[in-house]
Formats: sequence, structure tokens, C-alpha cells
Amino acid sequence: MPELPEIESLRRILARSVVGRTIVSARVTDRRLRQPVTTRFASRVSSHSIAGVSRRAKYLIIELDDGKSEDPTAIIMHFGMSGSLTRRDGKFDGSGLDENHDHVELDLDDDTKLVYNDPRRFGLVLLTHLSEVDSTPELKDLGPEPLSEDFNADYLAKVARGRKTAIKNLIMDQGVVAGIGNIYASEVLFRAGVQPNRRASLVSREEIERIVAETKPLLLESIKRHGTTFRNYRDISGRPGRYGKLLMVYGREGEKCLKCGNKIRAITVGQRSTFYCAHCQK
DNA sequence: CTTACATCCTGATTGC
DNA sequence: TGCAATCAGGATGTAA
Repeated sequence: MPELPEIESLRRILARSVVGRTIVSARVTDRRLRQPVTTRFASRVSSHSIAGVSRRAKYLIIELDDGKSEDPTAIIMHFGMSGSLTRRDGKFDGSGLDENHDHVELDLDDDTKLVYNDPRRFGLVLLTHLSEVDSTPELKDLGPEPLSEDFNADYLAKVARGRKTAIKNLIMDQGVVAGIGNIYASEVLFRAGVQPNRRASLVSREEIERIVAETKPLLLESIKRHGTTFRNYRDISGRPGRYGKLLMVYGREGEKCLKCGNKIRAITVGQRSTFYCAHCQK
């Protein structure tokens, strides 16, 4: 399930490996995603070079340049929970990806291609103009980036005020803070020592401060290791991320808490599986 | 405005 | 062992 760290590490790899390359041709092999890929996709990206790669929340943005437009095209990708983007050449071994679920291919001028694959089709591949990226319906209501200064204790305390929902739901709400998904929500609350199902309005100022303070290093450490692979996430070369070994609670139901030795519990919060240690988290 | 919950999808896992 | 049922979950839409 690609969350912010997975997308950010993908972005970094792309920024140094495909910026400057030209898309010589493109193809949509299966347009069925959360919303259908536009029929004009291939013609709108072909003969454009890749000018930059950016990220907003869990969205990857590939900025194009056709050498003449003032406001060139941008490709916006979201990976749902099973999407991936891999770079393939003659030697690519598939790394567990089922090519049946390839949706979009971008042929580059070095005889490699970028392939968007998404078995469960919760993902999204959109085209827009660069100037309109932030105002697309998908991006316009996103909250602050968790790694930015805008995500701070004053802000989180303000949005938590009066909210009955569980604190975990609040930090997974993309309109509150953008990019934290189910895995990192459990992890950050473990680090902060806050039980996930606590009502947001009743989380103390100190606890809010810990949540904010723990979010940043958690995400940065995961980015450093190319993210988490739980089930089937792959990085651009088809390799699993390496943060999974460092997860303290996610997916560890019944195992010993790495801090205190008590059993990790699994509960459902907001219809999502949620893991925590009842001894370490109050 | 807020909250709760169904919905989309298919591979992996669980249960009998 | 084999097959059917269930689970996983990001974002959205609808209802209360």
C-alpha cells in the first residue's frame, strides 16, 4: 500500500534517472482504473520530455515539456493500494508483478519504459496542465504535507478540537494531513504512545505534540529504506522496500511488543485494521 | 459540518 | 487437498 514514503522514494529515484529523457511513444493497455484513463493519453504525452518529478501527498506528478507550450502537460498518478511504477528493459525480471495488470506504458528514448501496473485498479492516471495540478479535484482539498512546517502541534490541536472521531482516523484523513495511510498511522501512534481509538478531541496537547514530532522521523526513516513492503509493494526496479523490518506494531498481532514485551493487539478503527500495544499506548 | 458505512477491485489468506 | 468465503484497504459517495 504505497503511502507517502513509498511515493517519495519513487520520486527521488525518478528525479535522478528519467528527468531529461523523452517519451518517444506511449500506450494505454488497460484504461480501467478508478476513473478511466483518457483515450487521448498516448498522443498527449508522446514526444514530450520529462522535465521534473514531484509529489503531493500520495500523488506522483510527472512534469512534461514539449519545448513550446507555456503550460505543458503533467501526468498525475495515484497508486491506490496495489499500484506500482516500474522501469523495465530487456532484463527486467518481473519481480512478482503480473503483467496482465499493466495499464500504461511510457517508452523512453533510452529503450527503457516506465510501466504503471495496478491489479486492484484503485489507482489513478490523470492528465492535466502543470498550472492546474494543485487545483484538480483529487488534490485541491489535501491538508498540509506531514514533513512541512505547516504540520505542527498548533495546527493539529486546532483540527482535533471538537472532533469525536478516533485520533487514528484524524491523522489518516487526507484533508487533515496528506500522505499518512494505515501502516504509518499505527506506527506513529505507537511512537507517540497514544492509543489509536482515543477520541481526537480528548488527546492532550502533549500527546498531540508527540504525534507531530514522531511523524517526521518515522516518514524520513522509511523513505531512506525505500518504504515498506507489506504484501506486494515494489519499488521502481521491482524490489521490495526495506522498512518493513522496522515496523513496531503494524501486522504484528499476537507478537511481542519490541519495547515492553506485551502482546500487540489488533482492533478495527474506522473499518481499518489497527495495531497497538496496550501497555505502551494509553 | 461531522460521522458512519458501502463501494470499487482482485490476489492472498483463511476456513471448512 | 481443494474450493469457497473472507480479508485487505485509499478514496469517494451517500445517508443520517
